[in-house]
Amino acid sequence: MLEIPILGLLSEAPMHGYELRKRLSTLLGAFRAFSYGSLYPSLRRLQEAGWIDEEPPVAEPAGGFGTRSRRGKRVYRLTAEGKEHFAALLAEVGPDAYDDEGFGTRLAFFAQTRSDIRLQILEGRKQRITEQADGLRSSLARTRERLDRYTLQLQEHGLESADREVRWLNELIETERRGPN
Amino acid sequence: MLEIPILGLLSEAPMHGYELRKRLSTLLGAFRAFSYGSLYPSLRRLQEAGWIDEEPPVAEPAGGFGTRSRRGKRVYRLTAEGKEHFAALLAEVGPDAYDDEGFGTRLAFFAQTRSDIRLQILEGRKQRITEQADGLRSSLARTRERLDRYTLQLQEHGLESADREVRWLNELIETERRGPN
DNA sequence: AACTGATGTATCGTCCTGATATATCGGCGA
DNA sequence: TCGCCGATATATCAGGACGATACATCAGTT
Repeated sequence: MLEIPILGLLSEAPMHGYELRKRLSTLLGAFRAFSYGSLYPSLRRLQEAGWIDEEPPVAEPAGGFGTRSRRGKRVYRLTAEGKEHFAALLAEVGPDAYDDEGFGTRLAFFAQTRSDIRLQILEGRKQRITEQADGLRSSLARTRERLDRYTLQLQEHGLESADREVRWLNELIETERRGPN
Repeated sequence: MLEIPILGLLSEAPMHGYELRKRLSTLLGAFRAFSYGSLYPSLRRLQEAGWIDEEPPVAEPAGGFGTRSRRGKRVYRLTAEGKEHFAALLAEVGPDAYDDEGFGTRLAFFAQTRSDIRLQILEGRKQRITEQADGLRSSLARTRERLDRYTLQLQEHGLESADREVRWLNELIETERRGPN
């Protein structure tokens, strides 16, 4: 779900759906694509759960100037419960924090995450990708000569990418260990 | 859909669902994950479309020895129409051949694809990733100093990955141009 | 005054994911 | 010989995501 990214962005400032989407696209870019077809239902679910609510429209009385709250624009903000819930989400680690999407969204809000949790997530992700790389490596060693040129290229590129990510994670982990500020 | 990978694997040999999934997992590994919940419905759709059909169960008459077709095992094979349809699929290029999933599945069957089509797909993919990288690069140039350490790392890693893929594609394109055999 | 492109909310059909249920096979130890 | 277990094998369901599309309004241009 879009739980973490939505709550995270709203924790910085109230915002409406369209803006939320723009920010999420640039924030997560490569890691996550999503559409209005998932954004608006998510907003409604989060609202039903009580984690976000809508800012009342500015009512725009006669002659009101300067108030640019366009009719139909729904501005969402984090509730107190939402704030708590978001903090709790950032403090828990599970297997879903290690897959592409979960890891990307968590990393995007690492600045608000406790250092020990950051470390756990990085280690878990590293283990996940390492396993993936080793699986590819051994499968490649077994079947290399049976593969055509293109399949081979595909697998080798995948393997190199995985290895590169492990190295990258190692750097992040080391930095984290050095200065858990 | 799983149209291309299923037809592609069945074009090599008849197979049942479980085996199909195993092969697909190792073949596409990083590029594509999928579950039985998508595999079996896909098989049924392809069967309804007439692209594949089921090998009749071996009937196992009295005393039959050696026939190890276990009851309940459904072996699928490509029909003549399916063979044609698969060839047609490999001969057409569209925007969906440039995204992660579409590109991965097509690359896996490049050995059976015409050289000019291969080149078109590689060029299209390259353009797609180049745009993505440039977008990231300019967004990064604009917002670099406003990003926290982790978001910055995330974006830079994404950018490097994209740049690396472009270089990889360039190699594939050059090889293809040199010897379109 | 009309056009155009960005802003903004919303829904629909089609499909996928993750979990779960069910059953059979082959091998192993008791 | 029997039962157990992990791998093999098919199938379905609830929840939800994606891509397309529809429909407005706003801001700037011509």
